[in-house]
Amino acid sequence: MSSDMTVDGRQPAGAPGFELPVRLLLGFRSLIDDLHAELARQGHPDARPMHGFVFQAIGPGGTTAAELGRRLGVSKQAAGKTIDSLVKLGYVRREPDPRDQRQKIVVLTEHGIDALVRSAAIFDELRARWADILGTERLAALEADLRAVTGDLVLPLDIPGWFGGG
Amino acid sequence: MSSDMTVDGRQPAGAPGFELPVRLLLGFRSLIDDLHAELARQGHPDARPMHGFVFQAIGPGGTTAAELGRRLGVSKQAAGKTIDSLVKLGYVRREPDPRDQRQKIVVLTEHGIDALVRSAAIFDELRARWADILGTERLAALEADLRAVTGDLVLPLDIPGWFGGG
DNA sequence: CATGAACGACAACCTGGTTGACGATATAGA
DNA sequence: TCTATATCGTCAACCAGGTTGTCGTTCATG
Repeated sequence: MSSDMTVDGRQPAGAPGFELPVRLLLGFRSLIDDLHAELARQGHPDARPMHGFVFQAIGPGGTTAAELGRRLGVSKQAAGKTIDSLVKLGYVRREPDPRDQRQKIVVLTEHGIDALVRSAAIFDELRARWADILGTERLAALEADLRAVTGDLVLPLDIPGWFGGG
Repeated sequence: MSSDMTVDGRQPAGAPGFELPVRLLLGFRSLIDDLHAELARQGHPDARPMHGFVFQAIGPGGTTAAELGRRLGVSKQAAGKTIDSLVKLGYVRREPDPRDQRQKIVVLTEHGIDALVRSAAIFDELRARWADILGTERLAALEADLRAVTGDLVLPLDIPGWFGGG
């Protein structure tokens, strides 16, 4: 717990190790909170943090519930429930697939596309705000370093269960 | 969505804005996943990502349920439920407060303290692993930059509800 | 043409969050 | 001193999102 310990012969730790995850989560959270504050102002008060990831996973051509579940790392049933709620909010629509009558294709509505486009613009603006604080080069270094440590990991979307319970 | 756009006259964006939150979350998640993989090996297979934050919030002297809820940004009822599950897992214990019979003081058990101490050591080790990849200075810069953009924000623990639903 | 696999949906259940209500206790004021 | 007011912890009801298991339908394959 003390901040002046050394770690198996390497340099002094400098910062305690537990600060890193907290700052990463805090950074994520502040970006997402800012995004949704702005999104609410621009006609999307119902959007939730989850939705952006789901929209990305659906993609421009649409997908099926089972495929969406696979991309998000959750069960097809969970994906189905998420789709239900997005349908209720008017962000997506289920269309029958004429070539395979078992499956339905989930596509973004105009409202959903609008949210996606606005989100991209807002994220660019928020990134620019970070660039104003850190400088362009430091921000690029931060992104590069995060890429270096996270590699090509994919982001599972099972956050609630992952975080809390078994 | 294209990565060569410019943002209102500033430098070329370089990276699309939505990569930043994804990488931040990915970094957080990989640290926490590594922590819990190691924690499970060291006798704490039941520990969940949430618990570490709760342990920190309880602190060495213990707290009450209502105060814990305030620190974590959730209701006292939610804090009470979390305490219940922690008691069941043997991480904390409720003690009566002789000076105020309304409240009970929640304190870490030996098992809980063990988890906290081991977590701190593992986090230091994980940070050292990042330092091996990025270099000590780049890592320090990354931490400093995250501090600069997140400031003295406090981390609310209402993750499940925050992320997904109303 | 029969078999096996995949889709979407339904049901039951777990966790963790919320609000509202309640008895018990502490505290401040008339 | 007696009486409001506020806080603590708990209980109950509810919601969101996750899980597994099951099932009828439909496609694909041998």
